[in-house]
Amino acid sequence: MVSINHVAEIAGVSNATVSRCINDPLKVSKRTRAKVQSAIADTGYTANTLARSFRRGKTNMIMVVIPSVGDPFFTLVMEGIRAAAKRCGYTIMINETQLSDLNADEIGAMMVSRQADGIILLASLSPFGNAMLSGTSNRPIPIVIGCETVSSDLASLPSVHIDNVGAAKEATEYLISQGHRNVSFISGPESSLLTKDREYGYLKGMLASKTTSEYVQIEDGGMSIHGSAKATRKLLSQRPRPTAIFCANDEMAMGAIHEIKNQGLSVPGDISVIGFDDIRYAEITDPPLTTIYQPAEEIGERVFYRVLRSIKDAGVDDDMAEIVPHKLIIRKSVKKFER
Amino acid sequence: MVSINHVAEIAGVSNATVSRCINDPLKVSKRTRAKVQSAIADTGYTANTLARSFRRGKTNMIMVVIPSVGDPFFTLVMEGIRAAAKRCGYTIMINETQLSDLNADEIGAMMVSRQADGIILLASLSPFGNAMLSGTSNRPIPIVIGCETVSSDLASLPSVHIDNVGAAKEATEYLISQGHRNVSFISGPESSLLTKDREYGYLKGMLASKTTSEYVQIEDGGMSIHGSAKATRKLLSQRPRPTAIFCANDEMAMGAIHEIKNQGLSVPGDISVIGFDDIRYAEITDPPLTTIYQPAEEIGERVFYRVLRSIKDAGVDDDMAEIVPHKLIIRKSVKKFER
DNA sequence: GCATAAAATGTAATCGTTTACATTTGCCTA
DNA sequence: TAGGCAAATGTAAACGATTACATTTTATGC
Repeated sequence: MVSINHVAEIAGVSNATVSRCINDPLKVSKRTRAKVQSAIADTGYTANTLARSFRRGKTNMIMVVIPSVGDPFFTLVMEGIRAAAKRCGYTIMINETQLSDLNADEIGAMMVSRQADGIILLASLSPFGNAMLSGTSNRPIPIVIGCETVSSDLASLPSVHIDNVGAAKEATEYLISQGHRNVSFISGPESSLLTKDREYGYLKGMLASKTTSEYVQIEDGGMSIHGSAKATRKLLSQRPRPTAIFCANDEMAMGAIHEIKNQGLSVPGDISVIGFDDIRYAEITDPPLTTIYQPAEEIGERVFYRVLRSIKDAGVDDDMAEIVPHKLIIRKSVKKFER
Repeated sequence: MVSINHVAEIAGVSNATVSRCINDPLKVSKRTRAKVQSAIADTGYTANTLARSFRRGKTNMIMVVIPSVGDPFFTLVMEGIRAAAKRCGYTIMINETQLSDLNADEIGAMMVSRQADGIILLASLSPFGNAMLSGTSNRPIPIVIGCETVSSDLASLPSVHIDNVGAAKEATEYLISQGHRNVSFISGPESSLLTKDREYGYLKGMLASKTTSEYVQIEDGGMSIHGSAKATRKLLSQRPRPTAIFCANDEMAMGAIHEIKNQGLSVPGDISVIGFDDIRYAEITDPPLTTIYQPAEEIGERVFYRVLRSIKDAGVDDDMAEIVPHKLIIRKSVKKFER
C-alpha cells in the first residue's frame, strides 16, 4: 500500500509537506503543491484513515444504536441523521441492539474504545445499561438519546423527542371525542420506555372521566405485526368488546387492522384503529391510518447536531430534553361511534 | 485515557506482556496474568481499537452498501449478515447509497482507506462504479455482491443471489397460467440491474406466446410506493386495461393495490397483482400478496461468509455467482381470469 | 546588496498497539 | 552443579499519519 512517505519521496519533499498539502493546502507553495499533487495522482495515494484517526484521536464516525434496522420509523430518523452527518463530513455506523444487557456492554466497549466520536441512542436501555451511562466521569464520548426518554430516576442524558405522553393522551382523547368509551391499548414490551410513556398517555386520557376509566385494557403487542395480531385477537374476544384500539406504533396498527378484518369485522365500521409514528405505509393501509405524526427526520437532524455540539465542545453540560412537536393525522381508520 | 503502558507500569511488567495477556493469555505465566488482570480491572483499561486496527492493518469491520436503509427486504438480508458477522466477531457498518457515481467514489475511497476489511454491495453500481471495481489490481479489499447481479460485460465480482430472470419469468407464467393475457410490469429505475433482470424475466414470459406478446407494457415505478401508484394510474388508463400487474418488488405492489382500490376497482376481482421479495408486510396486505420469496437472511449469511473467506485467504480467486433458490408464494392477490 | 520578517519546508517525536528478536528465568537431566 | 532447553518476559522497532519546533528559503524595504 502506498503511504505518505512514498508520495513524499516521489515528489521530492518531506512527508510533512505532503500532509500539509492534503490538510491545509494554503500553507504550501503553489509549485510544491503541484509536484505533490501529481505524485499523489501518479501513485494513486489515499490517506490511511486508520492511521489518521489514530493519530488525531477521532474517527469522524457516529454510532447509531437502533432497536431494529427494519423499523420504518427509525429508518426515517436515521435518514435525518445521515443527511446531517453527510453535510458535516461524518460517517454513521449502525448498531442494531435488541435492548439486552449484553449489548449495553457492547455499547460501553464502543464508547471506551473510541471507535466512534459520539453515540446516538434510538433505543431504550435496560436499567443496567442506563446506570452504566449515567456517570459523567466514565463517559468518554458524548451520547444523545433520540425518540426515547430516559427514566428520570437516573442521571439524565441529553435527548430529542416528542411529548410521548401528551401525544398518546391526545390520540386517546380524540377517540373519546368520537364517542368511543371502550378503548383498548396495544403496547410494546416492558423494556421500552417509549412505549410505557405512550401507555401512560393512554391511561391519562382514559382515567380523566368515569365513563371511560372503567374500560382500561392493555395488551402487549411486542412492537411487531404478529404480536399485535395476537393481542388484537385477545382483545376482540373480551366482552364488552373494544370499539376502538390504540396501538403504540403504526406497524402494530397494521397488524391489528389485519386481524380485525380476519375476524370478519370492518375497520372503522366495527372497530376504529389509531396508530403512532405515521410511517410511510400509514397512508396506504386499508383504510388509511389515523395516527400521530412525529417529525422523524427533524428528530434525526437535531439529535445529530446535538451530538456534534458535544463533540466539538466537550465542556458543554447539556442534558436537557429537547421536545419537538407532534401532530394528530386524521385519515379514515377512526369512525364516530354511535350506539 | 489509560493506555497499555499505564497498565504495564501498575502491574510491574512490560507493555508487551500486557498485550500478550490480552491477545494470547496462554503465553504468559499464571502469576503475571493475575497481576496484569487486576491492573486492568483497577485502571478500567480497554484497548484503543483505533491503535489496534492501525497496527494490525485490519478493522474487523465489514461495510454494507445498501440502496435504502428503510427497504424491508434489504433489511432482512442485513439481518442475516449481522447475525453471521456477530458470530465471527465482525462489526458491520452500513452505508446507504443512492446509486450515484459520487457514492461509487466514496466506496472506492473506503476500499482504499481500509476502514473496512471487506465490502458487501447490496446495491447496483452505475457502470462507472462498476468499472472502477473491476480491476483486481486496485481492489485492496474483497467485495461481494448480494442480491444484485453485475453486468456481464465487466469483470465479474463474486455474488450471491436468486435467479432473478427465472423467478420473474415464473411469476409471469403463473399469471398467464391463470388465464391472464394483459399483464403489465412495474419496474424500478434504469440504474437497478436487479430490476432489469426481473423485467427481462417478465419479457421472456410474455414473449413466449403470440397471445401475450402483443400486450407487453412496462412502467417505471421507481421502487417506491408513490412511484408505483403513479405507474398504476397510468396503466389503468390504457385500453385494453391490464388484468394483472406484476411489480418488481412488494412495496411497489402495495402501492399498486392501493391505487387500484382508489380507482374503485378490486384486487384480485378486477385486477390481479403479484409482487417480488416476500417482505413481512406481504402477508398482511389486503388481499394478502402473492409474491416471489427470496431467502433473504440466507443470502445475507452466505454473502458474509463469502467476504470472510476472501479476507482470510486473499489468494482465492473466487468470482462465481452463487445462486440460491426462490419460491413462488401463492396468496390471494391473483385470481383466475375468466372472460 | 543586506537586514529582517514572513513564508515554506524539513526534522523528528508522537499517538497505542503489536511483534520479531533478544534476554532472562525456570526446570530438568546428567 | 553445570549445561541445555523451553518458557516467560523484556526491548525496541514498526504501523502511517500529524504537528511542534527548527531550519531554510523567499520576499520586502531600505
